[in-house]
Amino acid sequence: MNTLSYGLLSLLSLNPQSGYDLMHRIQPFWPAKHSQIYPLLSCLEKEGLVQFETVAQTDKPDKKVYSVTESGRDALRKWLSEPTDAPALRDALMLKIFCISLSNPDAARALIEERAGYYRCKLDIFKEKLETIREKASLEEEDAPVFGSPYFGSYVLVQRALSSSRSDLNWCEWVVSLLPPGKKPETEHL
Amino acid sequence: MNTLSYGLLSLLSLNPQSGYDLMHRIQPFWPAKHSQIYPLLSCLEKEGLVQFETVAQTDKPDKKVYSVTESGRDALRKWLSEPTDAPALRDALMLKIFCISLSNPDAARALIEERAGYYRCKLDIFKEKLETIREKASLEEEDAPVFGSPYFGSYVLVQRALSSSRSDLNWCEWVVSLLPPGKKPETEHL
DNA sequence: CCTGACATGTAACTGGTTACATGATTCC
DNA sequence: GGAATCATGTAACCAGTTACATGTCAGG
Repeated sequence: MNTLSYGLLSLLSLNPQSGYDLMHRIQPFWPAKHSQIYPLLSCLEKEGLVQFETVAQTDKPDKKVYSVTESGRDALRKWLSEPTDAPALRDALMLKIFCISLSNPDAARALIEERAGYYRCKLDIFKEKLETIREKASLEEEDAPVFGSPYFGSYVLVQRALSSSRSDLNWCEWVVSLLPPGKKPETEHL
Repeated sequence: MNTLSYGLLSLLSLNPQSGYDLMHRIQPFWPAKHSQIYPLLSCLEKEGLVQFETVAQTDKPDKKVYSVTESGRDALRKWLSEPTDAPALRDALMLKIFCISLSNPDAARALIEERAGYYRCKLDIFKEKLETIREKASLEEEDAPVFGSPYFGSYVLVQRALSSSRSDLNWCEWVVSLLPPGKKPETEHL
């Protein structure tokens, strides 16, 4: 049992879903391709931690909907009580910044702006997700779901994603502000 | 040539150093063990991107000090101009939070507090690193090194590490504040 | 008819971790 | 003499990516 297996089990504890769904939902917290997920689900099924049901769909191809078993929930409870590994972040941009002085201000700006765009995009996605959760949990402005609510986990996770993206975007903008002014950008002509 | 190879090259462009040094310096941005780094350095040396010199030390064992070649610097310049992969974060705590409702408030608090401690520790480490850089670059309070200074990269990287740790720690404290009050902590008896 | 999203799988390969292996030097 | 840090390396294994492979269904 590796971390990804527990992650799949954890997501399934929220609601039964397909491998395809799991792949999309686990991505922001633990990147994984379908080629890794499908075999793990088969394995979890053999171990009796999950079970599945083939569901026919009329508008889309059929799917296998997985759900956790009682034995799976026991495994999760045990996992929750064990010490958590430190997070692992791998970011090529940080490595590029070590040798940024081999570059010039314009190339450096392009490098950071590319990433800033990525964080702006993430911000928009997570803002939408927050709205979806607020609606589902029928929350008033500024309210948070209480511990025990099925939305508590998703809510605190999306809030984290939002504050991380904001913090990272601010950093990008700060770095760009430190760069010496170079060639004027196209927008100046408008 | 994979990202880690470029990362090693990038660090070596700052100053010549040993595989052992590289391992420690690359960790915060790209986790890697010595068993992955040493073979890659041999490989980079065969490709002519780095060269090494065996340096005898009296107080410690001998070491191999690597440095980038002109060909290595060319490879770095080319790498800088290529699009950067999105960062990959893998965090088991986020996965645990999905099924936090299988737990109880006290266990949840312990889970988050463990991580909060981790971020507090990181914060202290990066604060010290910032001071070290400030001294080396002989910077006044609040000043930043200019683009082109050999300290520019390290400075913006440590500032990022600091703001990320602060943001993550704030999130942990916010989550704990949402948890219902459970058994009183030991400190209440003082 | 073709593209794109939905859906599931396997095989080959690369990246990364754990374990094995060795040895110098310092400090207790 | 033993533990801790410094220093380098290899081998076996596990995790993760890329490529191969197939098929359904909707919309242009």
